Amino acid sequence: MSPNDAAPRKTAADMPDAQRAEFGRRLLDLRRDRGWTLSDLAERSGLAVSTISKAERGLISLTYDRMRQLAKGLGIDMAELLSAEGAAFQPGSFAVAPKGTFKRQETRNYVYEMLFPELRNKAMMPMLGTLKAHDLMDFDDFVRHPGQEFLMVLDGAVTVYAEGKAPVVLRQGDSAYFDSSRGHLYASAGAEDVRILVVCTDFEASELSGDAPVNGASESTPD
Amino acid sequence: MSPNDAAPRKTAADMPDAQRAEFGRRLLDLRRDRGWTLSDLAERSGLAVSTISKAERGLISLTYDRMRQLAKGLGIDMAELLSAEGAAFQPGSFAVAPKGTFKRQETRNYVYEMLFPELRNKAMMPMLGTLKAHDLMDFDDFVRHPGQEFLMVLDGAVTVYAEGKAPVVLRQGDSAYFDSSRGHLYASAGAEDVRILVVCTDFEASELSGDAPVNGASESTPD
DNA sequence: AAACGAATTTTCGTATTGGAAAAAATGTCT
DNA sequence: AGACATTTTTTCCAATACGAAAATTCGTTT
Repeated sequence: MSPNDAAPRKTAADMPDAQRAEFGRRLLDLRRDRGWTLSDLAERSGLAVSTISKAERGLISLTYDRMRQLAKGLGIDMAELLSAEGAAFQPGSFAVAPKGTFKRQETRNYVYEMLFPELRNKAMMPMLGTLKAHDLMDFDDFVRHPGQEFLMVLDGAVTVYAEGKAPVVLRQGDSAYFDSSRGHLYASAGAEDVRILVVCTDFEASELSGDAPVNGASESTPD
Repeated sequence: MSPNDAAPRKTAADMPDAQRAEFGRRLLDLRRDRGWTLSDLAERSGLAVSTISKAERGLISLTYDRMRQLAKGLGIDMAELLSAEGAAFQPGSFAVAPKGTFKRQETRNYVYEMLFPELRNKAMMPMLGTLKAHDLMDFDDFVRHPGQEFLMVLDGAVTVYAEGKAPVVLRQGDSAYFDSSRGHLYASAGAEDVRILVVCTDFEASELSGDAPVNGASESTPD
C-alpha cells in the first residue's frame, strides 16, 4: 500500500457537528448559569481562557483530563458535565397518543410507527410495527444500536434472531428484553402478519430526526 | 513578565495518575467483558488499535470525540463509559418472557406483573397490570418517581390522572408518555377490568424490591 | 523447543489540542 | 459619541493525541 492509499485519518472535523456543538452549548450554559466569565472559569479550572472559549463554540474536542478539570472547576461530576447534552426532556411533560397516531419510519427491514415523535429527548423510544408474513428479511445485516430494547408481541407470532443465539419464536403476549448493541432481527413466524411493540433506549436523535408531518396530532401540553 | 515567568503549560503528565489509570482500566474491562480484541473494538469504534491500547494503559488522554466513538462502538452511552465501576447491564443480555412469566409486585393502588426481574440494572422496567373495575383509587396520593413512563392500554379503558391536568380516558391501543416525577394515577374507566403495559425508566432498585409494606405504605416518603 | 498466527505495544510522522499574548468585540459611563 | 474597562476571540507556537506500520509479545499447535 502506497502512502497515497492510506486511509485518511479521521479528524475531529469529520465528526458530526451537532454533538460537539451540543457539548459546547452545555458548557456555555453551565458557566453562564453561574454568572461566571471565561476568566472566572479559567481560574477555577486551570484551563486557559482561549481553550474554554474554543470548546464552548465546538471548535476543539477536549481531552478527558481537561474535562475533569472543568467538572471540578464547575463543582459537578463528569456525568453531569456530559449528561443530557442539549435540551433535556421537558419537565412535567404529558402526552397522549390515541390509537393510530404515529409517525411512519422506514428502515431497511421494517416500517415502524413511531409514537410521540414530538416529545424531544425521551429516554425511551416507543414504536409499533407490522411484520408481513413471508417477508424476506435481509439476514446479512443484523440491526445494532447502542442501548437496550424491549419487545412485546401484540398479535401473531414473531421469530427473533439474536446474533450468536438460536432463533426464538414469540407469540401474542410474549416479550423479550435485550442489549440492542447485539445484532438482532425480527421476522414473522407464521402465515399471518405480526403486530409488535418495541421500546428502545439510547437512540441518537439524528437516527430519528426526520421532520415529516405527524399522522394525526397528539396532545402534548407541558404545564 | 519575562518568558521565564510564564506559567508552565499544564500537561497531561501533571494530572493525577489515578484518574486516568482508572478510566483506562474501565475501558479495558468494558472491552474484555465483551470478549473483544483491540482489533474488534477498533473496527467497531473507528479508532486505531494503538490509540485504544494507549488509552487503556493511561498513556494518553482521549478527546471527547474519540470517547463518543468508543461509547458507540461499545454500545453504551457516555455516562456509562465514564461512570465509576458499578452495576451495569450485562453486555449481550438477551431474555425472553413468555406470556404469564412475571414477578408479582404490589403497591398501594396496583398489582403489577414485573417482566424480566432477573435482568439487573435495566434501563427500562416493563410491567403489566390489571386495574379492577370499580376499584376505589386513593386519590390523596398521586404516584411519583423520577424518570419517564410509557403506558399502553392492551385491553379495556383506563382513566389517566396527571397532576394539574384534566383526566384523560385511554382505550385499547392508545398510549401515553410522560415525566413520571409528575404525580399520576391510573383507574379503570369502565365496567370491565383494564389490562395495561407500563414501561418506566430510572427506577431505584429499592422501589421495586418488594420491601415496601403492601398497605399503609406512604408514597410520600422522601428519598 | 520451534513454528506460526494473533494480539498487543512501540515507533514515527502528521494533525490537533492547549496556552499565552495580541486583537477584536462588547459593555459601561460620561 | 468618545473613552475606557471588560470580555471574548484570534493568532501562533509548543505539546500531545492519533493513526499506520513495524516490532514485540503471547498463545496454540506440532
